[in-house]
Amino acid sequence: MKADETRRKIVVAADKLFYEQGFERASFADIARVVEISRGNFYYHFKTKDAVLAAVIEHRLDERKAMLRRWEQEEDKPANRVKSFINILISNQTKIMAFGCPVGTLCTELAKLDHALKPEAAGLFTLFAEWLERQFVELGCGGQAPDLAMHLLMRSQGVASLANTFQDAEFVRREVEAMYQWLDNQLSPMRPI
Amino acid sequence: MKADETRRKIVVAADKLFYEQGFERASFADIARVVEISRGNFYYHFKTKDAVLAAVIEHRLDERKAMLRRWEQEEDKPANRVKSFINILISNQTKIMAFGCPVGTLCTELAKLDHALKPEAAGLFTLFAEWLERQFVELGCGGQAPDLAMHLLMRSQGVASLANTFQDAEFVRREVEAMYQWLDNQLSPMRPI
DNA sequence: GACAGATTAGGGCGACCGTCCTAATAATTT
DNA sequence: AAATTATTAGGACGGTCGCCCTAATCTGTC
Repeated sequence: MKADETRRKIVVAADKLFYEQGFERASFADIARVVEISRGNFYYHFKTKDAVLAAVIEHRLDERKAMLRRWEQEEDKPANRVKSFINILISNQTKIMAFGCPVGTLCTELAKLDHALKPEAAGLFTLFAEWLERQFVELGCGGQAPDLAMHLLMRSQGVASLANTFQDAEFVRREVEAMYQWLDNQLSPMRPI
Repeated sequence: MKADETRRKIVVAADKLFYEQGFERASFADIARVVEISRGNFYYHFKTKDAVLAAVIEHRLDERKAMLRRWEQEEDKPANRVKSFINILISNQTKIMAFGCPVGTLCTELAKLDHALKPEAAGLFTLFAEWLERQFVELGCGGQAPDLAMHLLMRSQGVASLANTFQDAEFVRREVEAMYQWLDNQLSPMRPI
């Protein structure tokens, strides 16, 4: 099954190009050039560009799920797991400054294109939102957990957006620090006396 | 000077289309159709698409400056002026849910296109950042004013991004409330005793 | 080594893109 | 009324797009 390997290469290349140039701008020709196959061959693996996009979204979902699983294994305490999430802004800082958040920018683009796969892309956000919610539940935030999860997601989106616009590393550092602080504040009022 | 009027119509139409469909997707043909002129005539007013973009950015700058001036006239207290800013998320909710933040999504798109006019688009953010900074200075936040301004800008971006993705009006309402709360918290510690 | 299926290469399709040119018309000036 | 300028219409250009087709080549089986 050589096809599986080629297909995988296509998805990986498309993932990168969709991120760096946007879905619409990245063309079949671009992807084929990276994978070093002919445009004709491309059609054997994917009939339409939307099919490539669907595969890319699924691939991203798999990667993110694996990442969340890793965080759960590496960190026992839910608070530290949440910090792992916040820390993406630091560890992926260079890419975020250059191309923004991979999830957010894709959702924004698909919204403007009024694309049929927008809900699938939004699923990437939902994945993080539900995972964060679970951590906050474990932290004893109860009914507030969904709101707290969305709030944190919102902040990471905002930081990514402005980091991309202003290329300001100091701003990112400051906001990450503020998010850690916020996290602590959410937990301390919960402690008995 | 009929040309001035036509040129203005083109800019207004392009502004709307760039916002709703994105800069790259919106074509000369699209704009010409809205303005009801021929594609050929278009070239008389703008030689290149980038020239249209530059005019649109300038137009947006003018509009925003006028809006900030209006807020300054309508609201005496700087705190209320900041609230006017926060309140855009409510007053423009429908459009934001459909197309995101006009400033943020343009900056994101131009970043991915590696477009020469990205700094000009970022100037729209800078306009708000400096205006907010001035309000915070007036509120006595001193050296913290720039950071507070960027923080607020960040939050409005994050809320716009997730509002666009999830179409959740309740989330927007909640986050706007939290921003009002945050604003109060920034000011109260400043009060003597 | 002949055969069958899997995979690839290459090019052609119509449509649209931004750009550019020229001829016709409208408006203004003389 | 003529001349000049400002504005418009319409189409042609080379290029790229997503998509589709067919012929060649590779791979493994009998």
